Amino acid sequence: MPSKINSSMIETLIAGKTVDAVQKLYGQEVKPESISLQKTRPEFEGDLTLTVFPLTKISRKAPELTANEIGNYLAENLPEIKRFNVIKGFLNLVIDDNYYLRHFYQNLNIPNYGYTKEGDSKPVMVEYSSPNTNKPLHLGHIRNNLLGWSVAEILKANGKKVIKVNLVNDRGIHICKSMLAWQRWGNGETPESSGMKGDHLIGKYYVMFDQEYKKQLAELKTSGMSDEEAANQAPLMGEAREMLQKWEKQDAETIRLWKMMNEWVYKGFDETYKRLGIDFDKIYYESQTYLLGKKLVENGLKDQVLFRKDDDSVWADLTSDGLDEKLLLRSDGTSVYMTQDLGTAKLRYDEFEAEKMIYVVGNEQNYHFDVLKLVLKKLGYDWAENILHLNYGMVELPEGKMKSREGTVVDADDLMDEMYTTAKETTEQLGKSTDFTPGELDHLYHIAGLAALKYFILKVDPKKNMVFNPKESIDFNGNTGTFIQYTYARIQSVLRKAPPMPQGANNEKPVACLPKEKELLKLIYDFPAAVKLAGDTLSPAQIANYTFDLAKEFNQFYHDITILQEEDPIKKQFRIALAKFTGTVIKNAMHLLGIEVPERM
RNA sequence: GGUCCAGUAGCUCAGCUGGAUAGAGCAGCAGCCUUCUAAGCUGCGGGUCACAGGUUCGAAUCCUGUCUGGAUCACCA
Repeated sequence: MPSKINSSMIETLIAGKTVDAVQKLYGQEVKPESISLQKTRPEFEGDLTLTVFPLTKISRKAPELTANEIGNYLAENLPEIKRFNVIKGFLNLVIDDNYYLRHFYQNLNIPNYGYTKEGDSKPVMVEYSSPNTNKPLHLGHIRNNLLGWSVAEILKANGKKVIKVNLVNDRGIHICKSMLAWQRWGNGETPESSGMKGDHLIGKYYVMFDQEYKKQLAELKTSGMSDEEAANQAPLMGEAREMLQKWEKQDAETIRLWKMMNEWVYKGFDETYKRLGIDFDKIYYESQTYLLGKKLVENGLKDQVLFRKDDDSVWADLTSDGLDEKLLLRSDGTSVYMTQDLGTAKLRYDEFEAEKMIYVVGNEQNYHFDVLKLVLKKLGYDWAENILHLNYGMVELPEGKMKSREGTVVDADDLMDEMYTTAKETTEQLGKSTDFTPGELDHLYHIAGLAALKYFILKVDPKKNMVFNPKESIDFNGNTGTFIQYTYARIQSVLRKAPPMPQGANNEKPVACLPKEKELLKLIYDFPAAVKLAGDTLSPAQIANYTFDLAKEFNQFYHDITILQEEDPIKKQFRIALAKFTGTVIKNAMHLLGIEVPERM
């Protein structure tokens, strides 16, 4: 089925004229939005198809007749429509090649084609990544980072001012676990002394804590305790809780240890972000926002929108909204995840007054965001409406969820290493890049491997869970990032060999194009609409799928039709321009996915 | 148990604001490099769109129910 495009100019034009046609022919008012236009299926002649079934109620005539009447009206009143044919209730419209050609030459030399200039509306905030500082990044984080970064770029391309923010979860019981384990069993180990990346080193101690804690639980249970009793009384967990309290009381030694270990982690994260090609405009630290959150909670208590239980813990009652009671402060006074998120939201809103605050967070936290919005509203902040949880699906293994306990978590650094190696092996096998310098080769392996990885992740609808099979390496052929890169490199190769465009060549348009040429023209024409659709739906997958279609179409064109051997100079120049423009679109589209394109590969 | 999400080819995914005979890629098979990069192109095989009802001129798409899988309902984040 033909993919729907988000009303481009020509569609708006046709829909408008169709409204006129219905008015003239049948004397009734219809809304332009109700006009159903789609791309014509390839087996029929035409470019756009108007489905007239819904209009037959108004025309009170058979579908074919209605289609013909409207078709005649459009052909007479819209010079862009060259001819039409009718099959059942489908009105297939042939758009004049010149319409697309005009657009093509008008935009041919615009490097930012498809991007809208930044408007002066309020900014949009996009939060993504938001790692805990107790373990290294894994494949799930990669999806988060890529989605967040790409969505931000897509919004920019739609003319939005965007602020990319990261919220580092640098405090909480989870950090204390790593700290405790390091204190006990670390013997002063550092990234330098161990040769480990800081985030991996901390991760090691987090795992160690968990293992020891499990041992304690098992022992307590063999001595007759229930699960719950054991969990409450395991000494390690008690110590972790004590440490958290010390931390919140700003105990000097605890803070010192905390700072040191977090620094190790940040250094490790920075390396991974850099390699992934991800950046932020602003980084928030939970340790700096949770106090504001606590204050908000206290205010809520004063205003009696929150309540305190006998054990001193503080809660929000959300039962009237169909949810449960939600804990906001523990009985020992320390804060929880929700507490700091309240503070962070307030801080950000005060700082940017963003028209939208988009949180890129996994769908496992849907409930958290429902609660967050509700509590904020209870506290009297109407802007909570502007919070949008971009919830994406999990990355799963063929056998199910990744589990750190079973060691099935796919580490981000390892995966990027693998992609690099695969790119290297593939390139060497193909044996085409023999005249590259070592530096050029390194760069190629880097961007080719990353392209495969990024495209693999981003081509899937963010909302959906996706499957990654570690036993099969990510493909470089077919519907992949490297395929698209290859198409770009091919184009650049042609352009390097092409003669320079003569002066005034833009005025010499071909009279008519071949079908393959027209398909390319149409796809290029559609790019701005694809960017808009991706922006409206916050879905990089729209860009990925669009670009694949374009690359595939170009390769067919390239295969079937000669560019440089063409004897007619006008046709030859046109085809060179077509290749060039296709290259620009591929480059701009891939940029929105964070994928670099190579001049050669 | 409550709430939410998903189920499309052997595998990974498009298509889902209703439109024509449901599409790609991978994997399999068969072709195409003395011609602009074969990370490419062409062809073949492959489907009860989980199931059952309903709405409609028309349903993979909307509604209801069932089944299956997942998430969540923590003094974890």
